Amino acid sequence: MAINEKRTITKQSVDFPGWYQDVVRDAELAEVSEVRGCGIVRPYGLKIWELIKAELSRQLEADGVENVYFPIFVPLENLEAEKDHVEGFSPELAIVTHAGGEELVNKLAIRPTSEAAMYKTYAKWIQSYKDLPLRLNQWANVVRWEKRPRAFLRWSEFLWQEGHTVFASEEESRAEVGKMLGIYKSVYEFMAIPTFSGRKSESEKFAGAVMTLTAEVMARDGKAIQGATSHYLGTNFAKVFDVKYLGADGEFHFGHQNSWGLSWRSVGALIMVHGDDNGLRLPPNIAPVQIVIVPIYKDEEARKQVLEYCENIKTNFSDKYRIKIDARDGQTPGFKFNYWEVRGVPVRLEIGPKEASEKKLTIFRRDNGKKEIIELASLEEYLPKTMKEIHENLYAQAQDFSSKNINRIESWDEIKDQVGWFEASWSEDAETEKELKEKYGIVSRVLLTEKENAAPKNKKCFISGQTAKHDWLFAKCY
RNA sequence: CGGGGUGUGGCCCAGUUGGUCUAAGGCGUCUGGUUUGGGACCAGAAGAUCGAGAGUUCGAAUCUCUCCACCCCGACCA
Repeated sequence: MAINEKRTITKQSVDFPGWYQDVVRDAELAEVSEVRGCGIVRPYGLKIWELIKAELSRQLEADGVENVYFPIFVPLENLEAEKDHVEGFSPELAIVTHAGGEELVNKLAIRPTSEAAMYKTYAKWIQSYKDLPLRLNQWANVVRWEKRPRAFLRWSEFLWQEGHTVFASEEESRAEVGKMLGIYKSVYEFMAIPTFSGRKSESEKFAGAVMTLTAEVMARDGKAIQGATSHYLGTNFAKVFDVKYLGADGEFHFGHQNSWGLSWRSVGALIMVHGDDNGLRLPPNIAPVQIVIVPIYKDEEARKQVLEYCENIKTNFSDKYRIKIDARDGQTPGFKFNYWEVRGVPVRLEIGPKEASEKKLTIFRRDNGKKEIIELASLEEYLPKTMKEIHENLYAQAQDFSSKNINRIESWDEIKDQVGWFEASWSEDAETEKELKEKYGIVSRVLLTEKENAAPKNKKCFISGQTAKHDWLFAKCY
């Protein structure tokens, strides 16, 4: 490396995880902290999460879900109450053994998720069928001491929302599992990300759940990211925590429960779906800065003219867009162009004396790298149209990439050639999935909802040759 | 937990057959000046218990031992 060579982002094609880390750092989204596996999220990165959060919040509120907050600590005995649940989570628990200067008799777990924290209280709140449905959501941090952390996708501590609902009947409860997943899909669409949604296999479902629905996302290296999940818990937890109600029939019944969550892993998915070799590419909906104006001038006179022109534009559009003027002195336009491109700002306006005196603008689009010059007067019309186009273009690119990287395979021998995802007819036998994972590091990702009631294309399982049940999607994952 | 690697100013790092190392360079920062249409340049300045501890030695960033931390690959991952 030459002494003066500028630092560049690793190319995706060379080292995708390396590229990802470079983008996270160079776009100032986050950095590693001094605590193993925990990240420091910087203002720009957190703002993206907050914009995702705002959209989801809006939808949950519109749907009548109320927010609640429970403690970060969960009595360990509560967590241990549900057998599958504790088996799933105990390896990654952080446990508080000392507090207030003494050893605790009753150890406290830091919540890895809040089923065990909330449902004992739910049992108190629910007495009658009139108390149902109970639909609450919590925005919180949770801790899971994963062996292999990764920025945003798998940090030991992360922010998310977890919804916890109770219904009188299985029917209502199951209906909501799908409904919440639909909301998650729409939040991903808000980020211009297509998702593949449906049911998880028995071994991949949530620990303690009867059934898990997932929205899977394909990263640009062909791996899968679990974007959000929605679980039908049945009466598994209700029986443990005694969540029961007196029905109109005068009998006691256990409540049917769901839980559903989306975390800032979605920010990681966003980076991995839209990012390119120059850094981040953000869809306008969740771009902290949607429009950046770079003023260009040589002398003091031009500076004054150009800045005034820029300020006017900003004033006229700041009620509709998150807009920023990069008026830093001592930074060349070229530097600023690159600076904001790494950060994925969808639209850049370049304004110099030429534009200012001719009442024009040079517009650069981050999604396709194209520049054009337009009249100032047409900006009002141009912006909404362009923002929409950028969103649609990013979505279409992601859609196109995803569909090109899903192959149909019929036999075990074809697996070794797969780089992205593949679809195959599967027996759903746990042993075969284990074999697949051990040999190739590939797992079942999702049984698409539309395939749930369809006969498999091949009657025989691609692994075991036994009777296949459905056509599943398989992939390596983050 | 297995394999690999790295710890040196805020960041990236050179130096590791012991001795002009009184620790080099780049980025960034600060001062002044010239610049500004795709990552500007010149001059000057500040900033370092060389991960920690012990040891060997006349002398340790460099050698020995112990420990610690982090990163990457894998196993794990609702």
